[in-house]
Amino acid sequence: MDIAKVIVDVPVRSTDRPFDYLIPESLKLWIEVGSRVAVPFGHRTVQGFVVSLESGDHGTIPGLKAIQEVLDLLPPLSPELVELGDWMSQRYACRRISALQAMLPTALKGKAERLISLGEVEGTIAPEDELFPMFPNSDPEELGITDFVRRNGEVSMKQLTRNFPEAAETVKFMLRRGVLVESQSIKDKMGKKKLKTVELAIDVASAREMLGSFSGRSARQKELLTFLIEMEAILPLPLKEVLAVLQISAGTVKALEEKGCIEINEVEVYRDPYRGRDFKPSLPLPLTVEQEAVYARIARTVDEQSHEVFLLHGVTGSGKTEIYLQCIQRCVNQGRQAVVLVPEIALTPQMVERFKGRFGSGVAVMHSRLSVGERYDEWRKIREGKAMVAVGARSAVFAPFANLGLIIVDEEHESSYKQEENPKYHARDVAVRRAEQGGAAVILGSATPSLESYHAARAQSDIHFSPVLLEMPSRALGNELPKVHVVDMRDELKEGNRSMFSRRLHAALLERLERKEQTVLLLNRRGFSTFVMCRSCGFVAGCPECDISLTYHSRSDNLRCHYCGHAEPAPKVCPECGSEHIRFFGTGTQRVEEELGKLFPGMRVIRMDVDTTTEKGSHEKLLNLFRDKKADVLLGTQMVAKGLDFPDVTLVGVITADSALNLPDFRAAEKTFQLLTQVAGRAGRHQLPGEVVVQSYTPEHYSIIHASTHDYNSFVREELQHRKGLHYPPYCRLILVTLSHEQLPVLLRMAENYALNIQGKARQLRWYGSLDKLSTDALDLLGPVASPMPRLKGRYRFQCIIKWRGSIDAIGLAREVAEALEDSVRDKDLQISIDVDPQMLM
DNA sequence: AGCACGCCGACT
DNA sequence: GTCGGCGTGCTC
Repeated sequence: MDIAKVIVDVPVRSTDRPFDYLIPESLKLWIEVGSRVAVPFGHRTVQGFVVSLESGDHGTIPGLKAIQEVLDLLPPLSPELVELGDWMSQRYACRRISALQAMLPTALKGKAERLISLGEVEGTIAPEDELFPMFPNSDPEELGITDFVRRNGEVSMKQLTRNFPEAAETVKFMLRRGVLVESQSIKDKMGKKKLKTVELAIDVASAREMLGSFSGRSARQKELLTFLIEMEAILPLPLKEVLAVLQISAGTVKALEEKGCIEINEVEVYRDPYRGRDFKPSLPLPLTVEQEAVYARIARTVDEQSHEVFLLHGVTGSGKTEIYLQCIQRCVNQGRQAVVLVPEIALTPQMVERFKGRFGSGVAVMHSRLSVGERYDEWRKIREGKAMVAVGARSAVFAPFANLGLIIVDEEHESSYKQEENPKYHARDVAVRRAEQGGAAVILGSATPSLESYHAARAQSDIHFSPVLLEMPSRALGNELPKVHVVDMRDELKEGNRSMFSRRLHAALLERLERKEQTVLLLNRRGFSTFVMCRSCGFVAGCPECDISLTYHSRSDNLRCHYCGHAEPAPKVCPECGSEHIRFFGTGTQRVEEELGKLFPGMRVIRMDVDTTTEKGSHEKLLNLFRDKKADVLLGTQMVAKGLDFPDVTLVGVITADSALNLPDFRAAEKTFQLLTQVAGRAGRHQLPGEVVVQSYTPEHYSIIHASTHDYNSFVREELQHRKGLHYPPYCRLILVTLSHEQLPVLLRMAENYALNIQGKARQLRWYGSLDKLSTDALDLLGPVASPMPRLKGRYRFQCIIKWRGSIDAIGLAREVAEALEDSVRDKDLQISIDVDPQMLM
């Protein structure tokens, strides 16, 4: 009998390995590497993925169970993707199942459902049954349970309890007698995102009454019920929050639910479908000499069907997208497919239109705002060979193409390619790996390549990969890059200008209004959010759970925590000292908008930020309004910096260029340079010449100086020097290890322990040594220190940073030590998270 | 993650 | 005694 090795959907360490199952004769033809199956596991049925097949003479292994069901007509994963998952689990220190699940649309995350059908035993069970004299008060026939089951064939446990709420005992009884039998099968959650909520199932009075009936041994349940009664006004509450607040387990809640005094519901968090429309067909544009050279070089590799990575460094407006399109065409003509990765915020309708226009319905779009069902449909279009090109964010790197020839990573430097949740993968690095595996070409495109990629190309270092550098230093339409003026805001203040607009920007705005040209205003709000402070006593409103300051939202007039979502009404007087001098500080887009209205009466402003783009399609709507010249100014956060192309924009203003510079992150300068360069590229892209005004409190900073002269090379030279001196990437790699626990003293001990263990082990292996020394293999440990977010959702957080280089297995070490620590202290409250090549150190 | 098994502490 | 909560360990 043949055997399948299956990774089961139980994301814990002890099950993070393949389990063996027999393949029943009837399923033999359906089961391949990559198949999604239902298997019996312990006392229940779980979903799993077949990762290898063995034709076994060892069919004699005792106790092997058989695969129960194959869940798809076509395997959702290819052997290549299974292998890629294996690589990911090592590279990113994640569970194998998490890596595999990350490759699939959420619709395919099936869970077991308990099904009830009629059993062998027939007939009515008389109340006086001698085996079970404690028969429930109702007759199953009378209730119509058997009829109901007979009519429906198989019914879910849920349906049954919904239709016969009183009959729980009866059903249990019938199951024991074999009148009914239970089975489990995997049901896809094709549905929408679901959120579990808790509320009272009975009125407050009877709930209070109920409290009295709790004995001392169910203290936790009592606690929960008391809490819910207190919170009665704002029920239902999200289950997760309740668990976190009370520090109780899901089991406690479940127990109370079974007692019937509370209710757990699932609420659908619905997202609207993306509408397909008609797209103007577009033909290949003639290439400039510069473009032609680049295209020819890439085309050669595509024609050879070999693996090679290109780093395409082209200034804003140099026509990178046209190169992409023509390379894709070349690839598709050979019958191979292509994937285009685009940062989430740049995945604009403009972008989609361009691809759909060229390749028509052969384009699948993987948009994060698609509903679960529609994302599933786009995904199926790819797997079933109905699409040749996939355009999408991060996860599109897993598009299930059979014969992938080309992967393009646009805006390669974008940090949004790094997934912040498990598995913490970087789509660019996964793309390179996948291409390597399948003999595909990769184009990493950017006007401001990441230092990692650029250094790898220049030094041909082997930290990640060694791309071929291709440069496009001039704009395709032959126009100049816009002139950038840097304004020192300290001088403005000195000369009595207390406004948030410098005189230069003010004048430039007026000029555009007169000439009926458009302006893009960027406010990099990060690290500069609107917090609340009392001017009398210095009180700052902070989140009770996360120890960070709360942000004021004027629309709802409340204060919110950006990390955990905690919200409270905005205070009218200081809660500490009662003073009325409580003020909202910082500059948000809302305030700039107000200010613009005051200074430029009649100016039409479109504000684009998280607050105005939450509704479906609002992003697109706002951009269309701007394009149709229904507004003079587009004001926004980072999202106005990427990929927009409006012919009448001749002015770009950056309100405060340096707010990102002050972040405690070694990439701060790089981020600032990138943002300034990107946003400057929005101006003067067509006939009209562009101008950029950058306001700054530190205009002497090299990232601002070099951005103002569009001088990437000088910036990189200087930045690389800094990085080298401080031993930061690209001169080494980082692993961020974050430990969290609800009790600070325990956490401190654990973190110290972790650090010591890493150092000890690394010394044994002769890896531990300062990066200063010349050795190729080196590992250093920073910390433990409190995380930049020292407390999150009621848990304290400490972190260690491992710096390393060479061919040593630092990732394996980080993981090994974490697991050993988790084992030695059997404290389930300890959580250790490992982030390999982190993008954010904060 | 579930789910069973088994220990232990409170209530009849 | 016995009921039921909560900790421990296992899942091909």
